[in-house]
Formats: sequence, C-alpha cells, structure tokens
Amino acid sequence: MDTHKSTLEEVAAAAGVSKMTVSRALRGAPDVSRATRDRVLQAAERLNYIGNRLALSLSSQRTDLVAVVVPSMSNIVFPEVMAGISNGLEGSGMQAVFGITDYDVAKEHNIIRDMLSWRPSAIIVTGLDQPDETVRMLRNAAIPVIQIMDLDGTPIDFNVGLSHERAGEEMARALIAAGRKRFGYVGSALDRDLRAGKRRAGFERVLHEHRLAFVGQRLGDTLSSVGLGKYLTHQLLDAEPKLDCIYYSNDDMAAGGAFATMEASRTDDILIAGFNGLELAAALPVRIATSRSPRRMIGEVAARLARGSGTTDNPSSGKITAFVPEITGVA
Amino acid sequence: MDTHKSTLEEVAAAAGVSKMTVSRALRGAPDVSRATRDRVLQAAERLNYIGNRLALSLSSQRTDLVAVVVPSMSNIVFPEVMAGISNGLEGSGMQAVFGITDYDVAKEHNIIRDMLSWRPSAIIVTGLDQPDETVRMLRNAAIPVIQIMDLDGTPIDFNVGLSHERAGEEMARALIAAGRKRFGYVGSALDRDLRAGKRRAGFERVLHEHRLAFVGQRLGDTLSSVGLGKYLTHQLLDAEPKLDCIYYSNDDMAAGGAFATMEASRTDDILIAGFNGLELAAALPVRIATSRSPRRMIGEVAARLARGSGTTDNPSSGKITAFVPEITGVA
DNA sequence: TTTGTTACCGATACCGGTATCGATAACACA
DNA sequence: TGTGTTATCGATACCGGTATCGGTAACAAA
Repeated sequence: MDTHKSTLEEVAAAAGVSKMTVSRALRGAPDVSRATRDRVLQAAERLNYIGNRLALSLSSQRTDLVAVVVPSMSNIVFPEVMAGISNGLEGSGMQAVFGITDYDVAKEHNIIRDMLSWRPSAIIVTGLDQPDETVRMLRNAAIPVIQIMDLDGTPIDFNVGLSHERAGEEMARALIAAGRKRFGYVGSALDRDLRAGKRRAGFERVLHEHRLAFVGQRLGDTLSSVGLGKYLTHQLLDAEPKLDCIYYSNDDMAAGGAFATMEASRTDDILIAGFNGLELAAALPVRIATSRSPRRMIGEVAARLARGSGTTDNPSSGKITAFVPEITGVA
Repeated sequence: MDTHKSTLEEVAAAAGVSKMTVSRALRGAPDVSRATRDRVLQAAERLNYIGNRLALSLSSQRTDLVAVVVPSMSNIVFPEVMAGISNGLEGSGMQAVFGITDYDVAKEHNIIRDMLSWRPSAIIVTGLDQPDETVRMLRNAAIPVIQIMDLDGTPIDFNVGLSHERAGEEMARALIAAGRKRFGYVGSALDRDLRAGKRRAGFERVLHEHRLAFVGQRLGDTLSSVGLGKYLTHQLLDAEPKLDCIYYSNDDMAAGGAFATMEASRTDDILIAGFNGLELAAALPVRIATSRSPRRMIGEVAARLARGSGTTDNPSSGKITAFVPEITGVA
C-alpha cells in the first residue's frame, strides 16, 4: 500500500517507541522486551520497512562489501570465478560487487577507484600486472587486497592462483614427452590477455630447451572464441600441413581447433592442447589436452580471505595460495 | 604514504579552506576560484583522497546504482546479459550490482530485499514469475522495475525479452515444415528453469496441433551442460533409434547432443535443435538448429531503461520491448 | 525505608558528504 | 563616499542509521 520510503523514525512513530529501540529490535539486540519487540516487528512489517544500508554502513563504518574486478564476462571462466566468490561469501552477510575492465588498464584504474569509493571491506582484483599508480591506490585503501588467477609477479597482499608461465611449461613438457615434435600456436589478443601470453612464453621456453620452436602460428586480435579458433586453425593447417600438435591460448580456441581438425579429417595425427579444463573440452568427441584451472576454487578461496577481513588475521601466513593445474588428455 | 582514510575535512584542512569548498572544487562546481580549486586538487591528490559514496548517496538521496538479479552464472547466457547491462550503463555514472539466485525463489526474495536496502535507482530482475510477496516488495520500492528475458506473464513495470512459449512453438513449426516427424526431447531442471519449460510447452503444443508428440525424452535434474546433453542423448538414441529430430532445453545441451550424434554416426538422419544461438553452436562441425536470443541487446535495452530513471519518463509508453528470436539451421 | 541491581528505553553525538542560505570582499558605478 | 553586483567562500542543517551513555521503573535485599 504505502509507497516507498518508511524510515526507522516512521516505524518508531507507528510502534510508539524511539527509533533507537526500533533499531535494536530489528537487529535482534538483547535490550528489548518481548512485547515491544513484537510491536516493532509488526509496525515494520506493516510499513514494509526495508533498512537503509547506506545509513547503516556510514554510521557503523562497515560495509560488508567485497569489490571484485575482472577483465571480461564473455568467456565462461570469469563468471565461474565470480560464482565461486559469490558462493564463498554466502552466509557471511557480505555482498560482492563486480566491475568489468574489458582488459583495459585505464578502465581498470577507474573502476577500482569507483569501487573503493564504496569503502568495501576487501577487494579482489584479477592479475598482478596493475600499473604503479593503481597499486598505490590499492595499498592506500588499507583493506585486504586479493589478487587472483595469476601468480607470476609480486603480489600487493594476498595472492590466489597459479603460475601461467609454469602451466605453459608443464604442458610443453608433457606434449614433448608424449612424442610431439612439430608444434603450432593459435591465440588472440595476447597483448591484453597477459596470462595467455605468459602461458605461451612458458611453453615456448621449454620448446627452446628442447631445441624446438613453433613451426607456425596464427594470432587473432579480437577476443578469443570457438569460431575464431576454428578459423585460425584452418588457416594454420593450410599453411603448415605437417604439424602434429597445436597449442592454444585457451580451451575456447582449442575447441574451435578440434572442430577444424575434425572438418579437415586430421584428428588422428594432430593433438589439440588448450588451457582451462572447460566442461566443454571434456565433452568433445575428440580428445584434447588441457590443464584444468581451479577457477571456482580460486573464487572460493578469495572469498574466504575476504571474509577474514574483520576477524583476527595472522598477518604473515597464508598470503599466497598456489594451485598447480592438472594436465589431462595428453596421452 | 598516508594510510587510508582522508576525508573532505582533512583535505579542507590541508588546503586551508572549508570542507564545503573542497566538495565544490572536487565536483567542479562553479563557485570556486581557479586558485583555490588548484590548491584543493593538489591537496586531494597529495592525501590520496577518494570520495565516500556512502556519504554522498545518503546525503544527496541518489545512489546511481542499478540492482541486477539473475538466476545463474554457470551458463554463458547471463554473463552476456550482464555484460550488455554493464555496457549500456557506461558513461552514465551508474553502477550495476549483481545478485545470483541459483534459480531459488526464496533466495531471490532475500537477494532482492538486500539489493533494495542499497536504495538503487532501478532494479533489473530475471523473469516474470516472482511470488506475490516479492512482487509487492518490488512495487513498494517505488523505483523502475525492469523484468528481462521472459515475456510470458504480467510485468510489474518494464518488460524486455521474448516469449519463450512462442519460441518453442516457432521452432516446432519450422522443424515440422522441414519434414521432421519423430521428435525427441532432452532437457534438465525444467522445474527451476521456467523459461526452458515454457519453450518445451510451446513446442509440445504445436506437436499436438499436428497430431504429433515427443516419441521419447530424457530429463536430467542437474544444471544443463554439454556433458549432460551428450550423456542423455546417448541414452535417448539407444532407447529410441528411430528419432529424426531432438529438441533441447538450450544450446549447451544441444551441443552435447550434436557430439553424441557424431559419436553414434547419426548426424545425417537426426537434426539437433537448441535455443540461444550461442557462438559455440555456429562453430560446431555439424549444423544444428537454434533460435538466437538477443541476450546482449536485452541487457543494453534494460540498461537504457534504468538510465532513464532520473529523467522525464513517459509513463505509459515503451513499457514492453519484445524481441522475436531468429531461427537458423533448420533447412 | 533505603539501597542495589537489572531490564528496558531514550537523548545525543556522530558517520562523511551535500543543499541552502548568508557573509564578506572586491569592484564598478553613481 | 555610498550603493549595487558579483565572485567566492563558510556555517548550519540535514540524510538515516548506530554507539554510547544515562535515566527510569521494578524488584530484591538490607
């Protein structure tokens, strides 16, 4: 019935008490008699009262907000991380607020600034490659900073993720051990997706150690996608018919590669290798190699760290949580 | 250097002016001389001042927040909608806040309640099937309520989406027109994903009109996924060898179906039909039928409506934005 | 009857900004 | 010299809650 508003004051008037008593009753504080508590609750119900968190947070100096900054939404990986965070926060009374940077450093800076203006209790950001200015801002916020996904670099505070350089290395080692010799590479936008670039660098380093190199490669400049992976793979197969293995920037691209090899009837002699361990990769009609990144787990661990914001934190321990991706589909 | 805090008051002290002047200078208000403006800006810079939106919003009675409530994150569809919203909000100074309900009605109610306590300028919720209690709460919020994705029902206020019943009907009509006769169905969790249920109902209605029915079906009870679609399809193919078309609850399941038919060498006589028009569906090595849902566009339109919150809105026009999904891959 | 204790409740001062109105100084003009 | 005007700034009152402290009533104990 009543249109919007309704403040503590109004509920107080309706219940015939002071707003302080209403505040206590609604929060379940002990210093309220059963009788008045019931009156207050009824009045609040009747007026459709909904608390004002702006006032609450400003007054109590706690927001119970967790800012989360991710680069993209168009790949299922980050939504899964966000779901993990959301899940890990459940029951804590904390709320995640998300920001998307589109892999843009300047945008990231502004988004982080905007997020900090909400005075979150903790902030989760993707990667370790923020520019100095952004790092300074994060340091200055005096809240737990949790950098996720990547481990290759110097963390500001907490760090949860995996080494992408090492993931690339391990994949190369596994493929070489399995007898692969003529490698190709397909990826896209490595200048923006720095983690994909690190994987490629690690992979290539191991190739060099074994006196090998990418025989051929195709790089796109748009966001990675299944269709792009398929398209570039067809190109690469035409240009380099003798490849026996192609490494991709991620599983989406790799799935496209798998489709391309199927269409070219090359599934028997070419092994497709990706990264992430997507559900899709496991369901493909052909086996592809991939490293499973614990995306959801990373989100949950990050959430757990964020929850610890208010509690007693052991300052120096557990700052870094390292995961080692499991490689599957090679042999 | 300086650890956290720093308020307007402190910047004011540092600049030798009142906090009101700092407030004006930082917002670019006209009543400030160039000289003091510069002094203030420098002081703010030096102290690493970051505004407090809690105070700002409480004081000005505007949050510029858009609450967004979606059921899931584990399917790329909703992240794409969210990306569309985020994109559509760009440059407006508004910020989206997301909540995930996991297709749980009770959870949805609580999440909406929590969101409203932040006093958003508008709220975007998925679907039209909220229980009365939730509808009352939304009505009472006295802000624009934008229900997205679905059109089959009675909207509270704004409505942006498509009719899923009709989408199912149209797909059935197209498939029948293309000569398909023996239909199967594969889906999952239709009791929670109501829109998938509506599509199925619409599809089945048209089958009946043509004196047809699903010859066989498999229903999972977990969330839809490529693997599940593949698994259920294999089961269905074993049980009903004579199908010539299978309708799926969505494209993820359908992709799994496509893989199953490939593995069973049945790609020539069975047509796979899904819903969403995912990028993946177009890249598959076999053609599948699908209806393209304008997910990103829905998000952008919703964002545009949310932006209009503060401006002069023509109350009765443009309340409903209907999209008609385009069917591809049938013939 | 006096004194203590406990249970319950209200008054007041913030939290960190913005809106509003008024004050002051400088300058132009009569 | 007196009077407006304009530019620039500050004082004050909120916004809607919570923290803190103090007050009152009821009851038990002395």
